[in-house]
Parts: sequence; C-alpha cells; structure tokens
Amino acid sequence: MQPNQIDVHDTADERLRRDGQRYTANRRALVDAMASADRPVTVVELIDVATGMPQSSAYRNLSVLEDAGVVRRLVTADDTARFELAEDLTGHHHHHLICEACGTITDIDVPTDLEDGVATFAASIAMSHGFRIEHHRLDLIGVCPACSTAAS
Amino acid sequence: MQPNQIDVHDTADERLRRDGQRYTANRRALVDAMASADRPVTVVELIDVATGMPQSSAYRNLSVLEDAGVVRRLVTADDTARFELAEDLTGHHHHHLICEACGTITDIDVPTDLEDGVATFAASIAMSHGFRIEHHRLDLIGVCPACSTAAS
DNA sequence: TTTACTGCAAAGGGTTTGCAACATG
DNA sequence: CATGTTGCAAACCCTTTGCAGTAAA
Repeated sequence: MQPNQIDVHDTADERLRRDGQRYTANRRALVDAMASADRPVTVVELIDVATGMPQSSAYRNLSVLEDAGVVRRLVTADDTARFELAEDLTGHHHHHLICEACGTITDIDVPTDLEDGVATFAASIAMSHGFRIEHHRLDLIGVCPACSTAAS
Repeated sequence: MQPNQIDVHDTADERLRRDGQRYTANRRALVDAMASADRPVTVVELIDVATGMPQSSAYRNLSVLEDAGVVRRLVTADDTARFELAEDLTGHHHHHLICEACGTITDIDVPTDLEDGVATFAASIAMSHGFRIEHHRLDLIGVCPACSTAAS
C-alpha cells in the first residue's frame, strides 16, 4: 500500500535534483526523522533527533524540501511550525486531530464518503469563486486525553 | 437569522464582565471593525480602521476578547494571525477559503449534509481517541482569482 | 572550478510584557 | 480609591539571512 523507505529517499533525491539541489546528509536526516514520526513534528523535535544540526540548517533545508514538494509545513494555533512528509511521498492522505492545550497534532484517517463530500464541495467552490483549489484541510480541534487529565 | 449589531456589543460586554473586564472604547472599536469585515482580519487591518490604537493595545485587547470567547484567532500559512468574531456571536457557522499566495481568507458556507458528515466523523474520533473535540475546521486552500491573474 | 551547502552569528518581524500614568466602577 | 486599562519602549521567540568557509558535481 505504502511506498517503502527507499522510495521516499529516491523520490526526495529526484525532486531536489529537479530544482538543482542536492540530497545531502542533513536533508536525508530530516526526511528520516519525519518518516519515522507518525505525526507532524516541530523543528526542535527534528533537531533533537538529528543531533548536532544547527537550527539555521534545519530551517533552511526544510524550506528547500518544502519548495521541492518533499515536505509540507503546517501552522496551527500555537506559533510553531510543524513539518510532515508530503502526502504523495507517503501515499497516505490524512487529516489532523489537534490538541489546543499542548499543540500536539495526531494524524487521522477520514472515511471515503466524507472525503468525497469534501471534494465535491471544493469543486463547487472553485467554480463559484474562480479559485484554483490546491488542497483542503479538515482539522478536529480539542483537548487530548493527556491534557484533559493534567487540567483536572 | 443573525443577531444584530447591538446584540453583538451587548454579548461582548456581558462576556467581558463575566471575566472581570471592561468593555472599553478600544475593545468596542475592535469588535466594530471585525463585525463590519466579511472575513478574518489581521491586526494591521484592525489598527488601520481603529485609527491611533497602538499595536500593543490591539494585541492585548484581542487576547482579552479571545479569552472571553468574543473573538477567535486564526493562524494559517503566513505567520500573521487573523481575527474574527466568535461564531456564536454572529450566529453564522462558516468555513474558510484561503489564498496561499496573498494569505487572504474568505468566509464560505458549507452544505448541511457535509456539515453533518463532519459532525458524525468528529464524534467517532472523539470516542476512539478519548479526545474532547471543541470544534472543527474545514479549509479550502488554493490561489484566488486576483493572485492567479497577477502571476500570469 | 563552479555551484551548492554548511554553520555561526546577527538581524527580522510578529507578538508579548514591564512599568508608570490614566480611567472607570 | 481599588482595580482594570492604556501606551510607550523594550524584550521575546521563532525564523530568516549575510558571510566566509567547505564539499560536491
């Protein structure tokens, strides 16, 4: 169902080259870190895993990877960006469950019929507003079990 | 269908008082500015309307208004927060159409059946993940007509 | 040997906060 | 007159950038 790890790196390499960029050790480390996380991660989390990488390199490389379509940057309520591999690399279309207390994001799958409903709706809005719609976002926002417990 | 302007101010006043806060001229100006905009607005836009208000006051008051449940803060791809009146003040549940080129957000209405589908989905996720779900977000993201034209 | 990448340090830019003066209940 | 509010200026924090050196094609 999902492309394996090797495919992810190959594709990343290919997309970077297409942009005249190189798939360096730092960039591979970032991709690895994101591939092994099951949720979008912050720059700080990425740096913790890729030991010793300076923040500036992390940011710069993430930006290159984003431009090449390898990673996606998410911004939610708290002002820290989170990064995940592009969906066409993981082969896994998903949405997000967000805890507004701690900011953690969890991946969730959406039933096909709901997904279809969103697609139909998107098409109609594209038509009526003259908008070119690239993608959509369906987030459920609330408080995770851990934060619920902590608060009480 | 919608509560009128006076109700919005009354409700804002009431919710602030509940928090031991006052509904001052600055805060009223912010609420007015948001009520007369048909989309979420940035702090800079709010300041332009409420002439002379220092940024620090705008931020501080928006934060108080958010805590009181009068306004909602949105963060999207560009790193500038946007503010809108809480849905239970305007009586208008809606979602957003976001231009990833200029960052502008437009309000859109979602058909009832799709909305129901999202609600059902949210309930099932709440159950399976032990999450308390407060609200949801369905954004369509792409490029607006103006930016499409500008780019070509 | 040219072009991209690195890492340090410094700057940017949106947002928050300390503090003294002010205004409201 | 006690408590909330204002506005200035400075601090904050995440993020970006200049630059000199390094590595890859």
